[in-house]
Amino acid sequence: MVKVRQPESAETPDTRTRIIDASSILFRRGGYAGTGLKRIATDADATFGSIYHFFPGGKEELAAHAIRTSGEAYGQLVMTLLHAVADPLDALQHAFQVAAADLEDADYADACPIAGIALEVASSNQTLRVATAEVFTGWVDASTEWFDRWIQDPPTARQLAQSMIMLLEGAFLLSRALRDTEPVLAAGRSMIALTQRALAEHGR
Amino acid sequence: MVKVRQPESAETPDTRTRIIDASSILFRRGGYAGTGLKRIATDADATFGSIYHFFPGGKEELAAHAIRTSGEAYGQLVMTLLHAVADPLDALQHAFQVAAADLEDADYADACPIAGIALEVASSNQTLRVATAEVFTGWVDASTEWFDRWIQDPPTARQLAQSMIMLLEGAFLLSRALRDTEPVLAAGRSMIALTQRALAEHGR
DNA sequence: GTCTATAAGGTGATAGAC
DNA sequence: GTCTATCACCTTATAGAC
Repeated sequence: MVKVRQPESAETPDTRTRIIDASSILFRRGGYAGTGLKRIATDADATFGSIYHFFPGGKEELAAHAIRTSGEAYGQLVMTLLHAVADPLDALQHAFQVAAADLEDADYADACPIAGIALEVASSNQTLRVATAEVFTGWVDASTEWFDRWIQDPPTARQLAQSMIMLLEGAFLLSRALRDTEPVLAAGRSMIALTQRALAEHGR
Repeated sequence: MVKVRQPESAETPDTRTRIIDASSILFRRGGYAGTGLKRIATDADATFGSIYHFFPGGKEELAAHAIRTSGEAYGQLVMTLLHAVADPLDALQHAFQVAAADLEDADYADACPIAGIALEVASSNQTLRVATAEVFTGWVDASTEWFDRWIQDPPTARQLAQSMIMLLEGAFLLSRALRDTEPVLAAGRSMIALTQRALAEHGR
């Protein structure tokens, strides 16, 4: 990984970055309507006016940046997990097991950074809906590339990628509601079964 | 299906029922924090005071009833869809195709009645989190019974049931964000592949 | 059971001093 | 760029008349 520009100090990010980071966490936990700008300012160690200085479009513009930033970071995290293991079946098992362990460690608070807000804005805010759609599309595309390494048939690779994202999102939903890692682990087993079948039929 | 008690008139439900029905729709579309009690009263053709008359616990108590009522109704709808077709693979294809068509007809607004609120309250409201957890558990149990009809191995039947709910929820999330039925249809194909594999290994 | 008024506090947003 | 004061509005909740 190559970083072109590095912020002056890794210890203290600038105000704009702190605002985006704080709002990403708060939107993920409390949703869009449930998160106030005052709380964001407090958590980001910024003043209320700073938010409107950096994001003249107000709450909506800030949320769009938070969705894109946290969504991209989360996608890279998942892809890093998959690329960490050579065998595809082992990689999938590793990824879902790490997801389950992380979820439990975070006391079932932090899973997907944009799923909640995506459902919340899907029918009420076109700007933010498009932001979430672009993040999901990026995840599916990156995952499809990974499956393409093992699967010869492109439509099959794409369907596996979509199914992985959907199983993961559905599993996070159930695991968070039940406060139990079983759904995430079951999703991992199903994803492996699905991939085994595809490898047998369309493996390289 | 047997109905024990019928309300006096099917045309005009009582105030309490109208409040629950209206809030179910509004919570599904706007989330918990995003839906105001005044709007609920307006949509239910009820006065503001009626809400606190029937639900002294206020918004939280009302939301708990809305989650359980709409969750149970949606579960029965899905199970009715599955039981409508004799062959299990055909039944799954039918269920996912109907889900995709309904989603498009509703302009991608109405999918799962509790997914959004479940993510919203998972880490902030224990009472409502438990309500969503009980709904999900009911869905998984009912689906497991259905898979048990064709799968001899109980753990396999349960994992298929969990995966069906997770794929459906993940597909709704992606389809609503992208305003495209493709994810729901892809989820249906994956669910059929998963079931085919299980039937080959553990079929009755 | 229905309805209205009001309380007490939070919301997003803006203006303008420093 | 930072900070504070303020606006108009909306929120949940309660009290009490009818």
